[in-house]
Amino acid sequence: MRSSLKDVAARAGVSVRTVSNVVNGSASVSEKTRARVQQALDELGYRPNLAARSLRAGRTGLIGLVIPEIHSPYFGELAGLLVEAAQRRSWTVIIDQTHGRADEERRLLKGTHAPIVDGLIISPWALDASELSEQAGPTPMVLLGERDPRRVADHVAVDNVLAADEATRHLLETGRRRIAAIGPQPELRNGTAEQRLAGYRRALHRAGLTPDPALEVPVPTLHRTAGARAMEELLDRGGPAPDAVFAFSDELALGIMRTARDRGVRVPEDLAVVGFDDIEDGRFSNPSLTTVSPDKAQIAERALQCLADRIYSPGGTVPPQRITVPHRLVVRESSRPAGNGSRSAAS
Amino acid sequence: MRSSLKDVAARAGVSVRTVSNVVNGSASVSEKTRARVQQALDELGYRPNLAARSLRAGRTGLIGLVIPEIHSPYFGELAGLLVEAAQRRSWTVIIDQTHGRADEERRLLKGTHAPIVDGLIISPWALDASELSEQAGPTPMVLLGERDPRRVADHVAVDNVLAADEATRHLLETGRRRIAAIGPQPELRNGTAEQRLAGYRRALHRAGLTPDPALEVPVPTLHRTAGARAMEELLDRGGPAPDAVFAFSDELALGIMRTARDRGVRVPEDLAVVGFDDIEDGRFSNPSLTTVSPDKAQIAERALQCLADRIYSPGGTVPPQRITVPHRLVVRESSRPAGNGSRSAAS
DNA sequence: GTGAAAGCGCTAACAT
DNA sequence: ATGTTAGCGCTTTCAC
Repeated sequence: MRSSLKDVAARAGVSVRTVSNVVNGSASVSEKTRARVQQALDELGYRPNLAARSLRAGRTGLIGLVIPEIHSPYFGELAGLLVEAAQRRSWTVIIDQTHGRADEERRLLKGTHAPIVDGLIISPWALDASELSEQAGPTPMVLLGERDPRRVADHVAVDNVLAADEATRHLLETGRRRIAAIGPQPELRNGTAEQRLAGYRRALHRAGLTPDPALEVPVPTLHRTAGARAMEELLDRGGPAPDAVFAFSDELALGIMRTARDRGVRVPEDLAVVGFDDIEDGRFSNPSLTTVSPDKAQIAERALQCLADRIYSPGGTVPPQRITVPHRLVVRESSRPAGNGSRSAAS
Repeated sequence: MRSSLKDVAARAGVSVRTVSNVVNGSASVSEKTRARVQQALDELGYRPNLAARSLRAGRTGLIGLVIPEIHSPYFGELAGLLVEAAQRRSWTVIIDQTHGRADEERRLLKGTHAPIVDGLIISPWALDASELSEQAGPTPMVLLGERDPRRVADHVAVDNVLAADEATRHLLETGRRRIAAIGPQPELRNGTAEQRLAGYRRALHRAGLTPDPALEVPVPTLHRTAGARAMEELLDRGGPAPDAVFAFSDELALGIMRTARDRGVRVPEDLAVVGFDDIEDGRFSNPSLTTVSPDKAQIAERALQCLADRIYSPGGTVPPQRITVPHRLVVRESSRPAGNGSRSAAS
């Protein structure tokens, strides 16, 4: 059995109050008693009971993170950064996966962990902002990658329209003209895909081109297989082939490159490819992948900052924050102008 | 403020005892009171306070998962599976990262979360079995991918020697003779790399070949960059080039293929490559990667089973379990015999 | 079938 | 500077 404050107090011949003070440094204790208590503490290997502490404090020190999938490269990386940012604030993270399903998102918001966490960070997929806010109780919440037009909660995201615009412009600048957009997700409610599509179209318009609906290929998920399949579809359709693709995620892009290879389409010579997320695989893929790189560390940091603000100022009436984090376009082999086959190592 | 049992009891005009019974179905309650209580429960949107429950029960319902990195493809996938297996048992998982550092492993075992979790699943990297058992307190613990010669705790792993043997034999069967092993980690204490090396050597011996120390290349980590660098080293050394590589992880293998490509070495024609872990990237890489595929779902399931056994039978004297989960060799493009350039989709 | 009350381990208000 | 104690919300023993 683990020893409690009472045990330590008995051993040191003092009251629990004093032991508590020593443990927390909350009041002044004479040097002599402190030493005696400390010794008892060590001898008994005292560890505070977190449940009791939480019960008293009304806080658990736990933060819920709700994402589609832990093992997705993008969310995995983000989760790792969030865990570390949380650690710096003495918080512990609980990760839940929704697999992009609306019912799971609902369940996780209301049910399973809602009562136990002090705050929630959620990357919504199937639910839109208004439903999110209905589902969530009074628990402070931060939305990731969600535009949230109604401003129901804090949210942290890159400027998806701008980023997609830049990616598309980059392809235009390397001389591409029939640029496909693979990644719209009509069934998705979180708005991200829409914004990327808007940015893509904006860039085309600016270049005097008219977006061709046949080049906008929707996908059911952002996984590699979905990208591979969408690319097959695009190639099988007949009509003039695209000379570039802007994929709404790196995973899609990797699937697209896989299909290109299977069909004898050379990347980047016949087809330039740009992705989104800057996952590690893209740095080592063949060819390496040009991509939009969001500042993930900053996403993690800012999200936790938002949560901290709300948790520590309970009655606060701070309006929902809308935070935009920086991104940059990382140009690699998959979009290099033909004939410029650089062999540099991954960057 | 969230409502408590007491609030509900007051509203329903019964005692807390009765409300508790309704919530937990723990004793028989008359149909009439049950209905009244249920109504009060709904009206107040009652949610049990987990901290209080834990304090009473002496359990938190939390399981700690200690892995090198969440965003590693292998551990990410495993973590996802563990989270789901835990969910099925009404447990919640807390994930911590060690980055493969000994001090972090120690800290996480003793310190931060040890007092709060009911059990610990750890994939040790820098600590060996005996130190692990010293560090951990009385908390039930399961080791992943660790041979644990001293049998200090339950552990779940594939048969690494056998798996490495099979991978090497596969390369021998496709006619390769100078097979390199990239992945030994002398600084690692968990034994995994050693076992894979042993299996590799055993296969060579069986084929009548003598392992060439120059073909065994140690690495500092199992990441892609480490693989890329090790391959560069191997090629720069001069001497006869290898015609195959057995990499101790898929990530290493992907890095190796990257270097091969940069150096104009064709895979699989000039160099066959086999990895370990069966991560998703390997299915979509170019060429797709032959690999040893551990049954990850079963690893997760069995690990939780071990924990459940110990947590629910506290005084139990069950000796530490040693569980071996199945694996299989998945042959893809990177090791196809030269001249058999199948273009089939990823499998 | 239901109520009263003790107690899990901790913190903090109140006392000395 | 330190002791005493109420009470956080819950489960459960004991009593009726």
